[in-house]
Amino acid sequence: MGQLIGAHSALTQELSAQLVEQHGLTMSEVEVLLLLSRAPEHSMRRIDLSRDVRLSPSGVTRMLDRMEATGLVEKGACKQDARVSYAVLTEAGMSKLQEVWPDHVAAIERLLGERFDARELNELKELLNRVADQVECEPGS
Amino acid sequence: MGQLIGAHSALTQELSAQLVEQHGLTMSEVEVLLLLSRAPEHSMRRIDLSRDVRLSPSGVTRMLDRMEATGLVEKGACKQDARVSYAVLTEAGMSKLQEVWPDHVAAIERLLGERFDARELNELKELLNRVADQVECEPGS
DNA sequence: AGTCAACTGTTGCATACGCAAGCTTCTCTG
DNA sequence: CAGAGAAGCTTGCGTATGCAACAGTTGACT
Repeated sequence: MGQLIGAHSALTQELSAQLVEQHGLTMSEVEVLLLLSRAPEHSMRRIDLSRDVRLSPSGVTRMLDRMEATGLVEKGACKQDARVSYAVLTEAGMSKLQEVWPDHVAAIERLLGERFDARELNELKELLNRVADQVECEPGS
Repeated sequence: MGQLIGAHSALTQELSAQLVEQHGLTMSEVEVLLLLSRAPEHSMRRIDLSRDVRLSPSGVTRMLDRMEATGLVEKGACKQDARVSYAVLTEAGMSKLQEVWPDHVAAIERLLGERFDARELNELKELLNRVADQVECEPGS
């Protein structure tokens, strides 16, 4: 049964290393950029980000702190509910995503393409899609 | 493509939470117990553990420190090569593994059984096995 | 209106990990 | 056989993260 653990950590470690080395971003941060790019107004509530990237609320707070410091996102207020604050994608964040995303996809395809053919890839995708319903993976407008 | 990572990480977070809550062990620690239980003399070199559980050498040092503190493993010297030190499974460690492993396997099968039938499970295992092997054997880019 | 539970977000503390540097020991080469 | 370099391991430091506690806000129920 250990192959589950092994496959997960092997993939994420390899992809994360490349991402950090080439672009200075973690996978969670890229995921946030992608989610925001596809969201209306390029903005999401922090609590929703928390669910979608599977981080605790405090983890999201700190990740967005980092991303604000580098100018990738901004904070936005909510007029209807003073509790919530939005994460809003900046122009710089959008540019960064468009710079990073092709490399990231290429890395994934290189890793998986070395051992899987197209049919197996589709099988795998179909199986895993049932585990966690995820957004499609193209940056939004 | 992000669903590959997302699905795995959703599963492993769930499994890890159960493991920590019910038995006070991380998945890496369980993996170490399992590897040692299958190894000759119930012992392995730290460097080999490092590769098998995909942790850095320093990560292994600290994990084994924790496991020694709770009596699950012991340190062993190597007479032929004074550089290497072994991690050796104790009786307590063996007992712990026998206590933990059935629960862990049951949790995995429960989580996956909710979504897959037996045939799909075998497909998935086969595919994931190759992910782990492939990345592990990479010469380094 | 008043109260209280639920929700959103942040902060203090603890933890697990990686990387770079260092130490010791081994091995290989000239 | 001496020195260089590799191998195994540990340590110092930085970082990403979770949990628990907290504060502010909202809404629901009395």
